[in-house]
Amino acid sequence: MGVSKTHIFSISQNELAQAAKVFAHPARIAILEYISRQENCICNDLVDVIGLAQPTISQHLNEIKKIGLLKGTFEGKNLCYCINQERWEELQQSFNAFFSNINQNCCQI
Amino acid sequence: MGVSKTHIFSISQNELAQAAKVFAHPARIAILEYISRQENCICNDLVDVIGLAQPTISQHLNEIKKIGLLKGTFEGKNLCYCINQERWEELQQSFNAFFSNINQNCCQI
DNA sequence: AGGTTTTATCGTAATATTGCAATATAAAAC
DNA sequence: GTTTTATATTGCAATATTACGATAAAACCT
Repeated sequence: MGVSKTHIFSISQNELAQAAKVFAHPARIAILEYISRQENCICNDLVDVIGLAQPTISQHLNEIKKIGLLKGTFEGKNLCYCINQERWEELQQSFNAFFSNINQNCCQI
Repeated sequence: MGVSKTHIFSISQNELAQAAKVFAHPARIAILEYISRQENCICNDLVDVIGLAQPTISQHLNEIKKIGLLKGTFEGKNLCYCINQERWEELQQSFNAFFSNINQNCCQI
């Protein structure tokens, strides 16, 4: 019935899926890539750069923020979003472990 | 209007997002983990192991298959799904590059 | 051929996601 | 204090995803 049955899966399976969901939209990939290229990220830039409406960008930023990937603070009048380094490396390790632990030779065809 | 504006993003951004989408459900994580543990994967096992209905499992397998992550063949009467090693490593590299290329120090707070 | 087992497809319901216009909020500038 | 600028929230429409019952298809076994 359209509801993800998250309760039947392990915590780590749900967490990895949750993180993957954030990367599962090109706008969020683009936003992360753009932020990483800037010294200071002003959100209004994103609207111009990405090409989506301001509320949509705000929504995407919120998704990224929800899994702890962004730190934000004010500097002058502009909100400055930054990538949370600790969290980023944590996720990098999770994905790397997932990719590395999969045995790719279940049956040789 | 609910349509992903994929055309305004780069091919690599869309491809990474597309791959992430496959990992964005705990059932598919669980399926991949289970397949990797088996010598031979019989789909009916998955229904018991994962705890979702057979059509749902079939649907999830199809999502995984669509990005080329599965090779399947028949052995006796049972379909044997295997992880496509080349594709797996390709995706591993894509994710690794994405994680590594992000500069995490856009502004120090 | 007829029955059994396994997987795929169809149809449909519930929920989630994506996107934006309109509006609200908050801080800076004047 | 009002205007400007930047971001967040609300409300809603379009589409996508998740899930499963019913059914079909394919292969095996008598």
